[in-house]
Amino acid sequence: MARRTKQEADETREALLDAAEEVFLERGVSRASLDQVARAAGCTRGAVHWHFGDKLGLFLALDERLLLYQDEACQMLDGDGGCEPTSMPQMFQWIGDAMERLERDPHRRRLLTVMLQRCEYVQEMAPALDRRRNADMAMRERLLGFFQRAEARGEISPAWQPDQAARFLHALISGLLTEWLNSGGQFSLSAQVRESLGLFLNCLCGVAQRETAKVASPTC
Amino acid sequence: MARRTKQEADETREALLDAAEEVFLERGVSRASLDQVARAAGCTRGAVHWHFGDKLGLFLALDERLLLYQDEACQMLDGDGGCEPTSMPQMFQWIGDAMERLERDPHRRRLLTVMLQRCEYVQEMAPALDRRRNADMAMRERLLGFFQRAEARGEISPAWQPDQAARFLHALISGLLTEWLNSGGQFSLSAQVRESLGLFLNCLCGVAQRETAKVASPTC
DNA sequence: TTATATACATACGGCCACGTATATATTCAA
DNA sequence: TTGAATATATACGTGGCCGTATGTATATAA
Repeated sequence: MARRTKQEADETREALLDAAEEVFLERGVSRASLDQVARAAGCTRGAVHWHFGDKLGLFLALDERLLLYQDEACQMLDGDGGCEPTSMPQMFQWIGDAMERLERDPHRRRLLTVMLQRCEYVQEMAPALDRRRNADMAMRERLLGFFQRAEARGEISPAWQPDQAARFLHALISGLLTEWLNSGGQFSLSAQVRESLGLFLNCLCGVAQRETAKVASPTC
Repeated sequence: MARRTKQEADETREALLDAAEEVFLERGVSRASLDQVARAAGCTRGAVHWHFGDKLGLFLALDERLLLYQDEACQMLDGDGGCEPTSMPQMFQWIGDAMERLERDPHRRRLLTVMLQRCEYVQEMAPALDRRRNADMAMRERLLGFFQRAEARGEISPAWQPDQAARFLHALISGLLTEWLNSGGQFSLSAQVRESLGLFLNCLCGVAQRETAKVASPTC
């Protein structure tokens, strides 16, 4: 065929990414051929090479499409959008909401599965892994800052140091997410996260205040 | 060459598995060729095909080599070897010890990295994933049983249900392990696990008894 | 002692997927 | 209106890797 309009070209680009998502999920990144991806998108390998160069380019473009919950959390904890959480229960509520968004979006679910279980992070694939590593580190730092401020306000039980709490919480979330993906979505991620965070909150703040469930979801 | 003695044959088999471990780690399972594995072991593809049939056979044999900490934990919690843990701190101490064994054994570390980050669990590769899934489920069940007995003895704070505690603990451990592998061994897994389990223990049992660090490692 | 199974090495054939080159038909800018 | 850039499809060549077949020397059993 021939030159499409700019919009049509963007549409095939998106179709290719959608197709790559499905084919990568089913066959794994390395066993998936560019031809299979192209066919699934209703075109040929020519289109793939034009838009992404090679398979690595396609993979990295797909990776950029994935909104990391860690980045969302950083934005939230930085107060971008004028919605900085002030209380501990509010922040925990927000994390539960973020997991619910992730759980509800089959797009993100598939993409995350591809990135965590359908590719081999080696050599040129490393950038995608680095992105998640950096996002993890950034999130842990923001959590640390948040807990430090909370400690200054006297909201944290003296049994917990802020850095301990940050690492603990991060490991807990990432563990629940890993298991959720491993189980193939057997249980509800957000429900499990909310339960665990509720228990953690009681530990962290002392059993006195139990107001987790009563806080309404913030709009941002 | 020709027929080696039975022992020599076993040695080349082990050499092939060692080589596969390294090559898979560096290049990923799918990009690694059987020739590369064979050369690294000092022989040719003939030996690989003789001992393992094909790459899938090699991969599954390698997987069986990996001692899962989940299976270890099941044995411990079942009291196999006459060493059933009776107190909560003792059990937590044991988990820390298990993580230390894992951390110290570069063999297991590499293998675990291969299984979690260097292969795509799809189609025929699934058996290896299933093994870990089943081990996870089994471990969670044993933890549940243990916590139920502990609750009956009144060792658990009423804020925690046994099943909540089991899921929580399991997620925490698996999260720490995941992050440890992701970070490339930046921090000490066992130290981090011990710290987190100590904090968790205080939550679970109420802050009253703090005897975690004083219990000596059991010999089994 | 000898036949046979064993434990590999080597050789052969073939496919699949990839990259590149080229063809082609539009669109868009001038 | 026309040339050039664009957005693909098609064609071509090639290399890597795999499975299988076959060669072969030796351990081991009878």
